[in-house]
Amino acid sequence: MATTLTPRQTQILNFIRQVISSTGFPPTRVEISSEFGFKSANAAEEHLRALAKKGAIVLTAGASRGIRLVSIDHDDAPSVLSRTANLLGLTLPIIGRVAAGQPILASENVERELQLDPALFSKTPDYLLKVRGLSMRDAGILDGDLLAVKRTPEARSGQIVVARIDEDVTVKRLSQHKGQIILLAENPDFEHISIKPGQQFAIEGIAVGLIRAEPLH
Amino acid sequence: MATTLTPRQTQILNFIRQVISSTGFPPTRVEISSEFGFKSANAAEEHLRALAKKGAIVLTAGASRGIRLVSIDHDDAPSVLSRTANLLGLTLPIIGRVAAGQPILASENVERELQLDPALFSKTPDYLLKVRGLSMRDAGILDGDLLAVKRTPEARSGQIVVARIDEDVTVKRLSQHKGQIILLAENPDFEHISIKPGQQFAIEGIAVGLIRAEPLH
DNA sequence: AATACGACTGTATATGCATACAGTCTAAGG
DNA sequence: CCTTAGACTGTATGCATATACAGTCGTATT
Repeated sequence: MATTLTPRQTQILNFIRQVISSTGFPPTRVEISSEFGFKSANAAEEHLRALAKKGAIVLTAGASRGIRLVSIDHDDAPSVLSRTANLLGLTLPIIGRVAAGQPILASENVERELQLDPALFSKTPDYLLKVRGLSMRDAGILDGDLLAVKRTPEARSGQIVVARIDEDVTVKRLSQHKGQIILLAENPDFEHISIKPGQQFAIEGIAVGLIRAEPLH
Repeated sequence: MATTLTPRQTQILNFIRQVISSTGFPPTRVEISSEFGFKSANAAEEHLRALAKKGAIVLTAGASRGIRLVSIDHDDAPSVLSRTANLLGLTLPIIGRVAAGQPILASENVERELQLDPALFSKTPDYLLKVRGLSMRDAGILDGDLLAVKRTPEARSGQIVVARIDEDVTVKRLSQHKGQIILLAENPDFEHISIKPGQQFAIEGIAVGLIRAEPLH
């Protein structure tokens, strides 16, 4: 369904994004026309219709500036990113090594803080966890990567989660089969972890994104 | 400095936030009035004036829906260090598919823009390139990832680079041996590319970081 | 008691804006 | 050659909106 936009339509869409990001509200037809030098507002109108038809925006009939951006992801759910004018970003703590038994967000674990564009990830993360080791290598998660994590006590099978087993915090892929929970490593060199009765186990959050800040080599 | 808002003004402000977040654009005076049951749009007008005077919003004269939210320092007690009230300094374009022969940063290639904390990457990137394909899988770079790229015409052997061969732009690991340039794929399923004399070749930039915004699965 | 201010009602009015209809021009297919 | 789609110009129409001015009412201040 990913209808491709024409170059001109892409330019229009980017202009709309830029206006929203800098003023906090979408442009009018006339403003679009004046940006591109159109002598008729109808040119802008038609571009908006085309963009709406292709699903890049949603138009609200009758409303001035009634343009709404839509996230265009082919595989994802139809989530409409609320793009609040971000003068301020999201401030996320970077969690380094988690001391055994402590809550992840305990201030001793916070290495530093980072500002992020809230529109970056589909689900808003609560913190960035610095990944240790290569057990998730084949999922493209390497040592030192910052995993964007959303706090939640529940997760679906197949999701990559931050979990706590007894005292230790780990990143693995969750697998739930008839009550049996297994944490899968994405690297043949590592063993899967099955949760045995009596072990303390909790989902701390799910991975919603990743940042690799260190120079790639 | 932080003049306190009256309860009513807080309600109005929250309504504005809610409208922006759900529709993508701010409400009109009439819409505010109808939400709160005002029989005159002037009631909303005066609330907006008050909010603007107290710095909670910025009004754009003459523009419909010309309401812009302003960041207000939140009152939660954060870490020990005083937080720098920084707006995210860096605005990076996200480059989707690069049309053959075109400069990477041509506006047609820009899918959208993103704000990033300049302190995130060790070297400041110039743009984010959406990676296509799995040829760099074993370097932890997957399809759809956003590669943070710093523009530079030179690179060292071993670095991951954005290169242009004839008309096409590609991400590979650079290898230079006695004048012979090879672009290495990090995936046994893909072939290395050796540059033959006569081929147009250029380093477009080097990878300085990576962002995976799509939900991990 | 006088004044100020928040929170409105009521009435107007000039633009702001969305949007319809009628054409033109060009490039791409069938 | 004919048709269609994209990208416009030009002209209009009418509701949508911002915004000014004149009041009312109640609750604090001074």
